[in-house]
Amino acid sequence: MAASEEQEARIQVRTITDLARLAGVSPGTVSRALAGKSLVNTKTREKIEALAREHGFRPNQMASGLRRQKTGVIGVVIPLGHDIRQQISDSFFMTLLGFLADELTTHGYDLMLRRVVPDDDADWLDRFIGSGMIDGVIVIGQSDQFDRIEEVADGYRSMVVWGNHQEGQRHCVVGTDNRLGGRLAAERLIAGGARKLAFLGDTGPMEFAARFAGAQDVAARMGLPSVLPLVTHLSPDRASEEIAKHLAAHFTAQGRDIDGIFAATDTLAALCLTELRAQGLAVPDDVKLIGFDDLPIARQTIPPLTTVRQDIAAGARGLVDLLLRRLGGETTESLVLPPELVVRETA
Amino acid sequence: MAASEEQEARIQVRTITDLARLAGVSPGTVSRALAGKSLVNTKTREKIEALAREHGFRPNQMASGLRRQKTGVIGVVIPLGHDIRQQISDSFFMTLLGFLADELTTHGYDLMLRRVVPDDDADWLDRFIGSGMIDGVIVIGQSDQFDRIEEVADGYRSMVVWGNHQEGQRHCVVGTDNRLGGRLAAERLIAGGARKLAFLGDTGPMEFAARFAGAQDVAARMGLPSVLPLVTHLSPDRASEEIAKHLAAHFTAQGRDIDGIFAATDTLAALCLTELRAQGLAVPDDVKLIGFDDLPIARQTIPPLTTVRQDIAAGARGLVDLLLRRLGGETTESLVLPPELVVRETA
DNA sequence: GTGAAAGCGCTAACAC
DNA sequence: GTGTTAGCGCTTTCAC
Repeated sequence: MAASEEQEARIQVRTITDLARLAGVSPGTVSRALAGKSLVNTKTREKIEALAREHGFRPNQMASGLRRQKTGVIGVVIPLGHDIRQQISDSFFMTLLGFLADELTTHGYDLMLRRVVPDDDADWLDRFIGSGMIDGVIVIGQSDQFDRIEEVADGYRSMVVWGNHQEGQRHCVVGTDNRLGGRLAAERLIAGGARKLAFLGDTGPMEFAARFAGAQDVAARMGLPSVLPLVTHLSPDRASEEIAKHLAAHFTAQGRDIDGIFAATDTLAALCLTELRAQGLAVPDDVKLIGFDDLPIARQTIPPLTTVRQDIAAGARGLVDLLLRRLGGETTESLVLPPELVVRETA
Repeated sequence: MAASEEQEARIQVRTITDLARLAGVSPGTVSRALAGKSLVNTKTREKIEALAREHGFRPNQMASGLRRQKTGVIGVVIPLGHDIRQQISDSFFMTLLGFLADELTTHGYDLMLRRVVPDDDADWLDRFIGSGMIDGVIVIGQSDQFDRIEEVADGYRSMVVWGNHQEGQRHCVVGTDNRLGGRLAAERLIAGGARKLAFLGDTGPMEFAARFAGAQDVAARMGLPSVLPLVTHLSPDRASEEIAKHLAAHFTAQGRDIDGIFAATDTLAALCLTELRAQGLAVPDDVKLIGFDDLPIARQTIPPLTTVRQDIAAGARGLVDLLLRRLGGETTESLVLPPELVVRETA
């Protein structure tokens, strides 16, 4: 008896069939018992559960997925536009990813992460969706792929995108009202006395373009000269250098043609702060500076950064909530989150 | 003819069988053609490929995985010990994750991400491995799960862990030589004139404990008093407060019992710098400070942070390389990476 | 309440 | 070179 128990314990029980044999029932019954579904005799169920525990049995998700035509996995894809490679180590996306992981887990889904370079692989989105590995997809950032995403959205419902909302777009998006954020930033700079505004960062990506446009709105409304774009890359290494050059060009012995800078992200703002200091410019006295995101770094710069806050946790919740609703067959509207001005000491 | 072509184009071709019908061949041939394997007539292959492209056909990975008993997916799991919840938004892990994603993609693998709370789910690792969804697993951080990982490693080869290396351990680990890093830090502080050292951070996690021990080694060797642990949590909110309290306790009107601080991470060091400034202490004149990791923030503090660099990209490469070798049946040793002292202006 | 049987979509022998 | 066949491990009718 003891010997036979020992022997049993050594049997590799990898499949539901193995377990069925041990329990003296059919595979179907084991499946039902483990799924906690339909009617199964309580004693049978308990016996099966005990056996499963004892042998550390876990049903194969692949097989289950294949049969049920759903995987319990949500794909999360980060498209990296041309020069944006580095952007991913960007704290904003990474923080969002962390919240997404938690949120998906909470709802019983796993997360499959993929970073893609659309330039090298035009098929990036269809390939992911068509893989059969995921029940739905969350795209983090539209990058320069707005059109591709629109096309895909026409034929595929189980997708939600983090990004900027555009009048009449067809894909479901969750994101901050960037244009409003841009307005808040410009208004604050101007309220502090700035008259010659600049926008620091790449104006290519839609989200940044909207922030820039928001600032432009305010400048126009107030009858100020238009906002000067100071274009940079996003990776810290290149950006620092580029910022230094821009500053050198606009703050000369002859005069200063900028007195308020709106940076596309806090990361850029922090770098800018460093360069301003290096060039002997005082913030906020000589120049006012305002960032975007409200990442942890915004509290730690000296002086601490005034910025426009995005609610990342709310964003993650929104993405998951909308996606799950879509999986359930609902049609969902996009979700635009309000930005919030966080006043610290740079503007 | 045109009509029939149109009709064909409209047929949903989801399975290899659909495609086979269209191409007028058997499913087996389609499978072979698409896999680019074995002998298939060139014309047949081209025809099939063309059809596949035209209809946007992509073979179902679940089915393929089930049949071939491999999924092409690597699991990446981040265990969150007791109070370490916040740590994940920690830039270090997130940066490592980014590099891992790139590295795995390069090798044709997908990445399934899971954050787990071992306290709530003792079974976290076995469950992931047993799910049948992944070919192997990378554990990011040992957290307080060293023993659990050791146990699992005895029965499962396809695992590599980021963390600290311990004499005689059984799981394959990749990580920086933390103890050596601690020594480098302490030596630098002492070379700068510090005699009363403190270690800032939680000494619980193994990696931090090793850093602390390294500093302790040097203090002992030099005949200095032992290094004072200033225990904090890792989440920025709580840490700031705790740091302020520690500083207030050790820098009083009566005197200063600390003149050199070694912070467990750059994040903590940056917060500490802020608090030191708030309490009117000059760095490095009154206190020397040194961090660990060399995250981007280390360059941006004022003054810029002296720190001990971990080569994160090399770490990611090592993790993937070792894991793939293990999948291939090799037995692999652990990989211990050398830390590097980066001298800036705080020590 | 449980068993038997038919697949989910794909791959890999094995024939021819 | 290509077709045929037998599953991978699971779920889910359909009987009983």
